[in-house]
Amino acid sequence: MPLLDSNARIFYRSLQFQNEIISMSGKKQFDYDHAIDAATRLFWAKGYSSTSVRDLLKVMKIGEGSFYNSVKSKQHLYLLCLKYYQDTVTAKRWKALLSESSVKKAVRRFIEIVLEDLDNPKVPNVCLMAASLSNDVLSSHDLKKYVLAEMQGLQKALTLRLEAAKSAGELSSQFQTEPVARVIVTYMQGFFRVVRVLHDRRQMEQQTEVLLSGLGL
Amino acid sequence: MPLLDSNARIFYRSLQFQNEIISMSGKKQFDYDHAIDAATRLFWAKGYSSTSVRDLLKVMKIGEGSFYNSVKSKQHLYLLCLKYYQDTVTAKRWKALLSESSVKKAVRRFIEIVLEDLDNPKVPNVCLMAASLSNDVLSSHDLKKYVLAEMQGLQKALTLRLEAAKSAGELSSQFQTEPVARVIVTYMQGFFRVVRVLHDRRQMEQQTEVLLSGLGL
DNA sequence: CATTTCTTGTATCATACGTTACAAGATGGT
DNA sequence: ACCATCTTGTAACGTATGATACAAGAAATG
Repeated sequence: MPLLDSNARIFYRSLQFQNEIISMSGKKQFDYDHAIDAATRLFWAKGYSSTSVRDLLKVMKIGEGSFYNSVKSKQHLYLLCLKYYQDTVTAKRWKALLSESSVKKAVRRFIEIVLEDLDNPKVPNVCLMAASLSNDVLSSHDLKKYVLAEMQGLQKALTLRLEAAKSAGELSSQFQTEPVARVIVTYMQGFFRVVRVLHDRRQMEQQTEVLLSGLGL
Repeated sequence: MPLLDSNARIFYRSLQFQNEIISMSGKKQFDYDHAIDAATRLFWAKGYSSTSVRDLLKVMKIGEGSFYNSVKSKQHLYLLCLKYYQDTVTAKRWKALLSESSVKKAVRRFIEIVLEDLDNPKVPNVCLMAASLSNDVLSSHDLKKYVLAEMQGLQKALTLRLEAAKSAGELSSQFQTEPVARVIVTYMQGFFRVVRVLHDRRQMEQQTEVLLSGLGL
């Protein structure tokens, strides 16, 4: 069974290629792009189980008819939102992590971007992905599978980035790339949780610096 | 407003002094100790919002009458359970952290105890407190206040322990006790999340060792 | 313009939730 | 033995949830 069925695939494709409007046989379509964006923001702000379908419909500006015709279920919508979130928010973070010249700078830039969202009033919560590591989301097999895959994807990408830096001589030859990558990913998960109750950017920056320099970064 | 009202205080007191049975005017009482213990386990296994009052009543072996007479609400019960959890499960971890002769050993013993619960089939989830850093719990002001206080309590205790070790010469004079304590607490939050989806004790041990030695512990 | 095909809003479903009302019963004081 | 007091189980409440049924209607095709 594919992650997205054909209807939802079309639904999501319209997000990726905003100008390519797919007009099926003979009907009108609501504003997909706006709908998914609004849904993502709401999930992001309130969490999965605390967000009701009716609230979602309101911000998406569609009725249950359209919703259950295209998206099929709340769970499915969440999957689409996670993917959308990955393509917009997370992508920026990854880019910073992978493209800078120095790993040390890259990792710090990564953290910086995350912390910038902390001050941004437009961003309701720190990380949708991190919030997905909860009972309500993980109890769905499909969602758990996706979340786990994405987390491991980040860990692997980070490992490769560290490996490259090690080969380039930027890091010592004893540097343990994979465990360090795992530590950072795990730490980030805690980071997103703690920052929600602490709300102190300076303190988070300081402790993160202690962690990174301790790890040899 | 106190954290526990008089009725609930009596309720909880019976947990602490199991032999002191408080007989009010003229009535029977259900098995408080068993009730709270069972409720804690259920919350622990399923999370706050995913656990219904009816499920709780079933394992507590009481009816809604008794429940709303003594505990008042689901939220209140959760508070009692967090406290019970603190006095039983978390207390053991703290003890290991604070009582050992060497800090380095103490911290490792702390992690070890957490990981032992990972293999224990009787323990349903890794940490009730960590699971409480979620939208559903934090959206209640009272619960958030309690959870935050407990987290900061651990952080402070750990800082003091590190400070003592520093004074004793076990740690270098440049050792940054407070940031390191914060890093560990934050990391542990991520730890409890990640371990739930990874289920790999060896890997968690390895990456934790990398973190601790990196921090100079 | 008729027909087909798909969308969309309304109304509704069945269920689950946290909580309350209350009568029946148990208990100790007097 | 009686009364006052508190407990306990049953039944129900009101609301919210995710999902569905279906008629009315829009769009393209022939």
